Amino acid sequence: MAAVLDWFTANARALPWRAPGVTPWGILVAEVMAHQTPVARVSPVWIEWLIRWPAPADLADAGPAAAITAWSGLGYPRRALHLVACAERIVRDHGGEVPCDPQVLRTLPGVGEYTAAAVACFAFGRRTIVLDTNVRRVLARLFDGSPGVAAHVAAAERSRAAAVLPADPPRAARWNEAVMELGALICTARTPSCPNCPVRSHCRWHRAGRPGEPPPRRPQGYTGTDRQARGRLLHAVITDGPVPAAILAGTDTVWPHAEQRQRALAGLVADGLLCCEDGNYILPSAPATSR
DNA sequence: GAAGCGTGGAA
DNA sequence: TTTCCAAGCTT
Repeated sequence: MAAVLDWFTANARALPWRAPGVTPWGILVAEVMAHQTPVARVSPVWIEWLIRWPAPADLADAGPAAAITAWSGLGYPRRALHLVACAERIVRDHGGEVPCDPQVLRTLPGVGEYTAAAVACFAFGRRTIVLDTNVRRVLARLFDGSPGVAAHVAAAERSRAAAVLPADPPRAARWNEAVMELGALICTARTPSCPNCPVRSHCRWHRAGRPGEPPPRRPQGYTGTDRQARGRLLHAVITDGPVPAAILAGTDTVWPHAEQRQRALAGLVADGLLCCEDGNYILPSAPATSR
C-alpha cells in the first residue's frame, strides 16, 4: 500500500542504525537490543557499542564482562551474552561477517524468527516476512478488524503477511520497515492515533468503530520477584567490582530474602552472568559457551 | 506451551 | 504514587 510507504518517507524516525553505512553487525546489535526494550533507550547504548566494537571480532575479543557492563540499563542482560556468543560464532564460522541467510541467522544465540528475518531484510535487502509485535498488530487491525494479536504467531498470520508483502525485494524491505514504524508511532497498542493514520480509510478495525477490548494485559509484576533480585545482585557486581560471597550471598546487604537470594545467584551463575572465584562474585571473563 | 527473563520512563 | 509496558528468545 503506497500510502504506508509515503507516510514512512515523511515520518520515519532518524534512528542511528538507519543512517547510511551502518553494517549488518550494527543492525544485528540494534535488533537484539530492541527486544522488549524501548527504542529511545536503545539508541545511546547502541552508539556506544558500535564505537567500541564496530565488528563482531571486536566484541568477541572484549568478552562477556565488558559487554555486561556496557549493557547499561537495557534489561535482560542475557542478551549481552547472546551478542558476545553471536560475535564468537560469526568469527569462528562465518569469517567475521554476519550471515545473510535467515535460516543461518536463526541458528545464532538469541536470534529467533523475528530477528533473523529483520537482519536479513534490513541489513541485506532480503525479502523476508518480518513479524514483530508492531507489524502483527497493524496487520490484524487493517485486514482482520481485530483490536490486537494473540501471544504467539499463528500460521495464518504468516501467510497473510506474505500475501501483502510486495514482490520486489527492495520494496518489500521498505514495506516491512514502514509497517513496523506505523505500529510503533501511530497504530499503538494502547492509544492508537487513528486520525493520523495514512490507511485509516482502509482499516477494517477503524471502519468498524474500533470494536473489542484492548489486548489482554500481560501478567508482569516485578517488585519482589526473582527477576528483581537478579537485577540487584548483578548490578552490585557491575558497579562495585568483585564482591565477596560472604557479603553478596551471606548477608542481606543487596537482597533481603536469603532463600530467594541463593536461587537468584545460582541462576545468574547458571546463565553465565556471574562467576564465583576465590570467594568473590565477579563478572565472567571467559567466553560464554555458545554451543 | 507456559513460564522465566530487567529496566526506567510515561500515563 | 502506582501501574503499565517496549522491535522476543529460550527452556
